[in-house]
Amino acid sequence: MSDLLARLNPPQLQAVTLPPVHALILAGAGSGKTRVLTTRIAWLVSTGQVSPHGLLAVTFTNKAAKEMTARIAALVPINPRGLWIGTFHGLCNRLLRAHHRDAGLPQTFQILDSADQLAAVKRLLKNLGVDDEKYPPREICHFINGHKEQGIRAAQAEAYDAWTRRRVELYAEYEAQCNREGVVDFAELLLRCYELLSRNEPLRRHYQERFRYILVDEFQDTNRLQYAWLKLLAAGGASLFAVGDDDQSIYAFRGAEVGNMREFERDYARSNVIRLEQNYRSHGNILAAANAIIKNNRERLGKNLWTDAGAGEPIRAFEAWSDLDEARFVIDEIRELIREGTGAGQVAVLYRSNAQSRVLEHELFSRGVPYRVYGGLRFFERQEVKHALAYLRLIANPDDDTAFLRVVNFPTRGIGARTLENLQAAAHQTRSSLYNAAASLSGKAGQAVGAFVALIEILRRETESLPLPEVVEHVIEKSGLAQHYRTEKEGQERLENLDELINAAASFVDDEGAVGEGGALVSFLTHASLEAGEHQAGEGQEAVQLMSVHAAKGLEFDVVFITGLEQGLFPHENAVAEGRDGLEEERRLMYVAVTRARQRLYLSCAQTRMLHGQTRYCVPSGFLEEIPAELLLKLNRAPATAMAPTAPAYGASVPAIAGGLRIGQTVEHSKFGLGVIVASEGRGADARVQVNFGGAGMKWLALEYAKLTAV
DNA sequence: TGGGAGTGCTTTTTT
DNA sequence: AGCACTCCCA
Repeated sequence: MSDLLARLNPPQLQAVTLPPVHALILAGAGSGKTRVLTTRIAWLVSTGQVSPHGLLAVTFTNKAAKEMTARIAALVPINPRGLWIGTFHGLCNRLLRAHHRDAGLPQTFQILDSADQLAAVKRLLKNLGVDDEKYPPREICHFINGHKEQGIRAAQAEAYDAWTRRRVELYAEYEAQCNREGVVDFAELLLRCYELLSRNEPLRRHYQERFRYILVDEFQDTNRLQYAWLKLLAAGGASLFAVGDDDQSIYAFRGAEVGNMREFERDYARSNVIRLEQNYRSHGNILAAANAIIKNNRERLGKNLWTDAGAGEPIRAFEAWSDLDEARFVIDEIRELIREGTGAGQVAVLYRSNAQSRVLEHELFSRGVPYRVYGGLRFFERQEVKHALAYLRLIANPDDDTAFLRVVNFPTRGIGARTLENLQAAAHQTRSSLYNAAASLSGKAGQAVGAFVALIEILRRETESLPLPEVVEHVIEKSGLAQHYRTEKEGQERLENLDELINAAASFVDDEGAVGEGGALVSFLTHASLEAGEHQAGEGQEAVQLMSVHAAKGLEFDVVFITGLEQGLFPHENAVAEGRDGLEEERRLMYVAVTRARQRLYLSCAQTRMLHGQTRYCVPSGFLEEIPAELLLKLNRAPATAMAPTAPAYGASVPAIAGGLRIGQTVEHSKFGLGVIVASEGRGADARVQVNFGGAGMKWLALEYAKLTAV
C-alpha cells in the first residue's frame, strides 16, 4: 500500500487520498492524470474504503477505459471484470440492457452509429416527402443530436419560426421511427438512460446507493447531458471526482462544454480544487512555449506547467516556400533523426486538417521512410463489414429497417427502387417494419422480396446454435457476400476484411467471455457499434506517425513536427470567423499540439500551399508570434537567405493587396462579421478579395466598395 | 443494373 | 485537386 503512494508528488498524493468529497482535479498535460485516477481507485479499494462494486469510472474513449482497467489490475489484485469502468455510452448501454423493459426498449435493441443515423434520417425524409434541400439530412441529424445532448425531447423543443417548427416535427417523426424499429442512436443511449434513472425512483435510488465513488476522466469534454447524468448518479451522496484540463478542451464543436468545469467548481468542489502542474513529459523550452501560447486565452481556470527536466533543446522553426518544400524539410529532418538513432515510431507529424497529410505521405513514401497515417476509415465502418453486420442485425432484430435496406438488394437480387417504394408504402400503412410488410407484396417483386426474407429466416435458423465466429462466417458465405466479392476485381481486400470480421468475432468471444443480455450476437453487434476500431495511434510501432492534432490528444512523442502553421489553416479560418471563442479553441489545440513533444519540437509553415485545387498565399500563424523569440531556433535554408539577404520577416513574400490587407488577414465587415481573406484578384482600386465569413459563407468583395477593417 | 459524367463540398471527431 | 454523391443512359 505504501508502495502505491510512494512515487506521487504532493498534489498527486493529496488528490489520490482525498476523503469522500467532491473534487476537481485540474490536471495539466503530462502531469500524471491517469496515474492519479488509477491510483485513487486502487487506494480506495485496497484500504477497504469501498468495494470494487461501489465504484464507477467514466471515460470518453474505449482505449482510455481499457488502459485504466489494465493499470488498476496491475496495482490491486481484483478482478477487473467486476469494475464499472467504461465510456459514457458503454455504461449507459449496460444499464439500458439490464433494464430494457423499464427503459421501453426491446432487449435486442441495436445501436445506430453516425452513418446509420444519417441513413435513417435520409429514409425518413424521403418517406415523408420532405425537401432535402431545405432540410439537409446532415443538418437534421445535428439538430436532433443537439437537442438530445441538451436533454430536450421533440415534445419540449422550442420553435419560433416555421423552419424550426418543421424540424421539430421531423425530430418527433425520427423518434417514432427509432422506437418502431427498436434502434437507438448514440445520443439516445445517454438521454434514454438519463430518463430511465430520473423517472424510476427505485432504480435511481439503487444505483445512487450503490456507486459511492464516481470518477470522471477528461471532464472538460463532457456535454450538458453527460454532466446531468453524473449529477443524477451522484445525488445520493456519492463522491464525484472529476479530472480534466480546461486548456485541452478541443471538442466544443461537437457539444463539449468547458463551462461544466467552472460550474462543477462552483457547485460542488469549491474547496477541493487540486492543480497538477508538474509536467513529467516535456523539456523546459517546450513547456515555456506552451505556457506562453495558452496565457493569451482569457477564459481559463488558470494553471502553469513546470518541469525540473531542464530547458532542453530550442524549438526549431522553419518557413518553407511551399507545402512541398515544407514536406521535404520535414522528411529530411526525420531521416537525419533516424540516422542518429531516433526510432521512427517516436516521431509524430501533426497537422490541423487531414487533407494536409497527402503531400507528407507522398514525400515519405518516395523516400522510403516507414509511416502510418491515422484518421482514415475504421474497421467497422468499411462497407463490406457494414453489409455483413446488417445481415447479422436482421437476424437479431428483423425490424431494423436501416439494416434491411442496406442489404435487401446487396448482392443484387433484382429488387429495384420501385419495389422498395411499394414495400415502404405498405409498411407505412400498416405501421410495421419492412420485414413484416414483405409478405403483403404480391407479384414478381413480392417473390423477390419474399425470397430475401426467407433467406434471413434460414440464416437465423441455421445459425441458432452455432458459436459466434461460425455464425459470422456462415452469414458471410450464405448471404452471397463472399461470392459477390470473389467475383469483384477489387474484392480481394474486402474479402480479407470479412475474414478479419470472423477473427474479430472470435477474439470478442475470447475476451469478453461472459455473454451479455440478449446473447453473444447482440453483444457483438453492440461492440461493433460502440467500438468502431482502432483510430488512435498505438505504442511501439516503428513508423513515423501522421495524424491531426485532435487525434494526437493524450499521446506523446520524443519528436513532434507541427506543420501548416499558417493563418487560415491553423488557426483555421472557420474558427477565426466564429470570433473569440473560436480562436481560443484553436489556441487550445495549438497548446495540445505543443505539449505532445518530449524532447524536440519543430514548427513549420509554408508561404504557398495548394488548397482546394488553388494555390494560396499564406501568412504564418499568429501562434508563432506568441512564442518568445529566445525559445526559437530559426532554420532557414540556404536558398531562402540567398534570395532574401536581409533575413525576411515571416510572411514577407506574401503579396499585399491594398490598404495593408493581405491573404490570411482577419477582417471585419459590417454585415457579414468576421472573416479571413483567402484569395484576391486585381490590384489597387480594382482589387477584389475573397473572404471566408464562416457561417455567412464565402464572398467576393470589391475593396473599393466593401468596408473591410483589418482586425 | 451498373457505369460514366456532372455537381458540389471541403476542420477537427468519439460514441 | 479529390472525393462523394446524384442522375441519366445503355
